Amino acid sequence: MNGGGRQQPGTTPGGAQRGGSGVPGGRRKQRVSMADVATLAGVSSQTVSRVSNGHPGVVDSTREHVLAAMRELGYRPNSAARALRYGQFNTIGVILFSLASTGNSRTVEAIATHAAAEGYAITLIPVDVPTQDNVLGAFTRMGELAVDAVIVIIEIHLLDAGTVTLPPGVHVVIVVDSDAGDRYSVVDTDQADGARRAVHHLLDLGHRTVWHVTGPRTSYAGQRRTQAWRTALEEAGRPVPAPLHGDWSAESGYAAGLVLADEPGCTAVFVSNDQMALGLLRALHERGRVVPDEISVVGFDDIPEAAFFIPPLTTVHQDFAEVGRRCVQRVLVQIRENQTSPPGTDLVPTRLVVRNSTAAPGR
Amino acid sequence: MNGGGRQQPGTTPGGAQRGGSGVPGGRRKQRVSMADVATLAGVSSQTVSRVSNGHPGVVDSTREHVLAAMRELGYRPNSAARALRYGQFNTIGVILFSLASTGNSRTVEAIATHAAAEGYAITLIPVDVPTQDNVLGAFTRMGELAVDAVIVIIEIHLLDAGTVTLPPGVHVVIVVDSDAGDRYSVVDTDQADGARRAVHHLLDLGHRTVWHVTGPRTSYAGQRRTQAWRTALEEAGRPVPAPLHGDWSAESGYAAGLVLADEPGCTAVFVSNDQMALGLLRALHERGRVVPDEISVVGFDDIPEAAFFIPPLTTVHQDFAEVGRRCVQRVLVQIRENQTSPPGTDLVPTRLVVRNSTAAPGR
DNA sequence: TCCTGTGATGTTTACGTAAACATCACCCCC
DNA sequence: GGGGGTGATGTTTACGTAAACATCACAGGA
Repeated sequence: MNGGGRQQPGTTPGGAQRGGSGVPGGRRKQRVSMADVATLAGVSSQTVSRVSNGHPGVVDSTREHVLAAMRELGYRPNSAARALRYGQFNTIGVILFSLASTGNSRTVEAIATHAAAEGYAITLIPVDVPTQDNVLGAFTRMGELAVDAVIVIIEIHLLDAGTVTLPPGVHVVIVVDSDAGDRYSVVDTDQADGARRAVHHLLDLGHRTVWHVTGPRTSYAGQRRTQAWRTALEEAGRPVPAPLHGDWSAESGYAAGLVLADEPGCTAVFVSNDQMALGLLRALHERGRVVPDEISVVGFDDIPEAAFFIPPLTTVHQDFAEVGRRCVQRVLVQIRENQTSPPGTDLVPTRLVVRNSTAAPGR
Repeated sequence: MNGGGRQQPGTTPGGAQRGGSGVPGGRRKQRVSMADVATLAGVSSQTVSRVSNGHPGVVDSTREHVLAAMRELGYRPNSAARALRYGQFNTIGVILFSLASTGNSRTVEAIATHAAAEGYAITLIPVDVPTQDNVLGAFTRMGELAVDAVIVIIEIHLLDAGTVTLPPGVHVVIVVDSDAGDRYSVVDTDQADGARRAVHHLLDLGHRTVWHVTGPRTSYAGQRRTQAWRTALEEAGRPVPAPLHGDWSAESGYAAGLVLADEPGCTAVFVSNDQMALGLLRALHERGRVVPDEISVVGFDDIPEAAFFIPPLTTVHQDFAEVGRRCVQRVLVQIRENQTSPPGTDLVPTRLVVRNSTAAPGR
């Protein structure tokens, strides 16, 4: 029993003051504990606990008293104590490289939304520069952090290097955009599927072959798209032009566009994301090449703006929300089924959204 | 002392197994506590604590033993217990409506980065639909959550209604995009400043007046931009055309563009964000209106893609990173200076980025 | 030689919660 | 009318950590 020296509860009317100006001196204890509520309500703290957690076996009148006391004192449970007691935090950590890309932020948003629906919060661990050290640092930090599981959204080549191992205590891990599927549980957009759709769409329109602007070398997703583009062409028996290298930015797409504008045989381009496609469209426009009459362009991602490019962009739609949903689902299954982390890759299909940037070649 | 039944430490070499497959049965206790380390190292748990926190007064040889034991067992401190002990979590909660907008995700990223640099993690609480109930729910949830402070990034009209009060225990609050500056500590981009720059740029070019596409009615930022646009025109003694209403989406900008394309006197438009400007550009292009020769367009935000619109967009640059930085800074000051929450608004200036979508009118 | 101070380490306790167990009153039924 | 539930509530304890206090050994000075 810790009887003494609270901050005289009960004398403060109503609670609910402004941000903190109402509690000038007493900063010692967190604020209001079950014991305080119990004292005011004239019951034991265990009864307060029962009310707080909605357990049965509390008589209505008692419950009312307790609830009234809670309201009066502004009681809110201490999640640290809860976490300590239960051994879990109801929190999922998300390690990610950047929120700047549409895909990442949409995925994170979906993760946060679905996690919230399941009573889990999301803790964000940004890794500014994806060096080995930083990633490792993030994992370490995460290990010390109040999380029950970790979702990693990152260009994961670094992980594959093998020197980075997840802390042994962090039982559950899901990785997006990686080939670590044999080691971890992976959820990803089916990059190859999307690229294939793009290429086939262009070939079906009658183009002889399809040029390509890649993502950055370090991106596994980018690699997969490029690989699938190559394979699709080869399987169709078409020549495979040398790809142009981009870095996801509109600027790199613009640079690629300047090159392709002067490429005589080029009638169709598959660009590895929509931002680069935007830059490429502008380059072609500046060079007087008409899309889609002279050159067809397909992007990847289907960002909301793609429908308003000039011309509206045909692109591969990624279902980021679904990726996020499955991440959370997998992670929760693993948490609940007691830390089994079955490796394996879960691929979310794509779909092609045909707009006005593609047409039959020649005329 | 809880001597019994660990998972026979010491037999596992080196630690660092795969995600959890190495720990099949033992789920009862979190994993390894100080007591375990202490037992293995043959010291008291307090000594382990001292080593763990880098306190002085531990002889080197002892420290070595403890560190070795930590490594062997893969010890990582339990943050719940730590938080309980210290009364704080080293975590900042972020309540937000959506990550979909560039601004929000960039701000959140900056917040996460700066917070991480200060040893704080970020917990995300998404509010899918910003109704009173949901926002209130988020606050409540946040109150129960393991956070020391809250940053709110949201269209805050709802808060202003007054019925939503922050939980009394959450001592520190920072709000972005709101007029709650008299009640809370607010950091925001100087919306009015940006809008003024846009309007003056166009007037300086010689346009008689400036048309306007607004953001959604519910957005305080949007309102401020619209208000400043109106004021700037009035102060310059120019006629104020009826604004067209948008909702931030490219689609709404497109719709506005279709209207303005047929508006005879319209030579200059200030669009409240870049996405809508994109849609507007496409509408004008479709209607054969040449930008900037016939109509000049200024956007707001300076998203990375804006430089690659057709034509490259003149727009107002927002420094989201700076907003995030100041949020964290303010919040930390408040946490450290012991829960004083001085109201007041901190405005981050904008700058105009002139590209090719604006020119003198007439010719 | 003994006393005192100092530095290393151990012991106790509290943080807030909730499971497990204990108690107590009351009611029903034989 | 007493025995055996049954349901409401109280008491004890543990979760992992770290501050506060206690102890202990040893060194240096009177």
